[in-house]
This record gives sequence, C-alpha cells and structure tokens, in this order.
Amino acid sequence: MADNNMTHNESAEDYLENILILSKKLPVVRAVDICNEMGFKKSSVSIAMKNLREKGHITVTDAGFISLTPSGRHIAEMTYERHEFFTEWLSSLGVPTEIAAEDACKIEHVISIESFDAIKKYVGNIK
Amino acid sequence: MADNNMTHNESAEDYLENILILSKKLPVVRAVDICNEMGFKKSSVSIAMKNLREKGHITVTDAGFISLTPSGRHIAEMTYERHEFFTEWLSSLGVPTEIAAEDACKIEHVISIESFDAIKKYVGNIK
DNA sequence: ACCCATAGTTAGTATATTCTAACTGTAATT
DNA sequence: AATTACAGTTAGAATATACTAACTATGGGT
Repeated sequence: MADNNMTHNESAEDYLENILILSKKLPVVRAVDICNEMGFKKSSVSIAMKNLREKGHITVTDAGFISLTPSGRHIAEMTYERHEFFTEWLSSLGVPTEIAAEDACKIEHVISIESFDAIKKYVGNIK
Repeated sequence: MADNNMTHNESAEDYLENILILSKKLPVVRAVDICNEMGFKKSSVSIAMKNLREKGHITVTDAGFISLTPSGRHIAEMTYERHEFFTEWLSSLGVPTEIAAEDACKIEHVISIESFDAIKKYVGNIK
C-alpha cells in the first residue's frame, strides 16, 4: 500500500488539536491542561510535548506555556475542522452526540483530503 | 459493550477481511497467500495467524489451510461490507479509486455501527 | 540421494503509544 | 524555614504491530 501520508501520526494530530481547543478557552496552555483535557498522565503528555517540540509543531516557554508554530497550527486547524464537520454531520444524521464525536475523533485522522473534500461538497449540495 | 467496541483490533480485522477475500478467489487460503495479498512478511503473518487462532477467529489444518470460524467470519464480513460500501461511495463522489479504497481501509475499522448505519441510510435515501 | 524452492516458525529488533513510580524544581502556606 | 501542593521530567514497563535473520520441514527435479 502506498504511503501518501507524511504525518501518519494520529497521536500528534490529537495533541495539536487539543492544544488549539485549549488555546481558545484558556489564557495559556500548559502540559497539565492537556492532561486534564485528554485524560492522559502527565508523563505521557511530557513525552508527547517533547516530540512535538522536536518536530517543530510547538514552542514551550521557560514557564511551560505551550504555543503552536505555523506547522502545528496548520495540522491542528485541519484536524479540528474535520472533527467539527464529522461530529455535526453524524449528529444531524441521528447519531447520538457522544458516538458522533468519538467517530469524528477517529475518522479525522485517517481520511484523505480528497475524500474529506468530496464528502463536504456532497453534504453541502444536499443541504 | 456492543460488538463494535469489542474489537478495536484493526490489524485483526484487516487480516480476517483479507482471508475472506482470498477464500472467494482461491481454493484454499494459506499464510503465504496472505503475505502476497497484504504485502507483509511471512513472519508477521505467522504471528498474526497465531493470534487469530488463539482468539478463535480462524482454524488452521495440519497442511496450513486457513478457515474462518463463525466469529472470524462475522468480523470479516462486517469489515468487508464497510470496505465495499465506503470504496464505492467515495468513488461515486469522484474520489480516485485508489484513494477511495485506502480511505475505506482505514474508516472501516474505526467507525461505529451507529454511524455506519446512519451514513448507509442517508446515502441510500439520496440515491 | 542431493540440492533447492517453498512454507512456516522463532528469536530478537524497532517504533509508537501509553502507563506507573520515582525524582526534580518551584511556589504557597503555615 | 519546613511542609505541602503543583508542574514537569525521567526510567522502566506493557501492548501492538511489523521487521530481519536464521531456523525447520517438506516435496520436486535431476
């Protein structure tokens, strides 16, 4: 099978998406905020932040405040847009909100740009 | 927990689906046929077959012929149905066949029964 | 009988992701 | 100042998945 995905890193996408979400809600985002949001242990988040830092997707101040870089923001916004779209669409089809959100959370990481655009267009046309 | 949540074992689902597909094409299915079909090394397939055997999803004869048990067949058919559905649907929306198939391959493992049924119904109504 | 191709297994490695537990450092409270 | 709370790191483990390399077993062709 072909590897069209450069960032096949679902975990990284999830972290970046949640950093974006937190940055809308909180004045600053710290590792511990991500722990609370995502339900992971702080050791896991610490390692994940180290990886995101090394990949250039976030910066972290001495005080521990986390910011998205342009590349991180790009991934985060792409993932967030998909998340919102699938959650709303599936909900509108009668899927219970919680299940719709769970499915969106998974589909958002695996679907190609081509398919996402095609579905968006299809759903948009029907509406 | 329901059937959908029981097995978040994407790898197992993929192997079972491919065993089903091969059983439609070949008189018997062996590990080496799965290697050819899926592009994995035989050591990987050997270990995967051991796991599927231990979970009761396949049986293997002394000669190495692999068969699905009822539970294995159930998972395989569920996965295959999703695969077919998403591949066809995305293709019909203009997504290139190969990309549609790749996406189907991933979505089929993560989507809930609720969402799958909702999308099927939605697409069916529109057609 | 011998060699070789084919099929399958096993051991050990690698990556990704999370965990627990222990540790460091800093700030707040008494 | 000492204790406590909070934040973050590190080490070591577990799970899942696939890999390479080496091994076993079997069957054909010469």
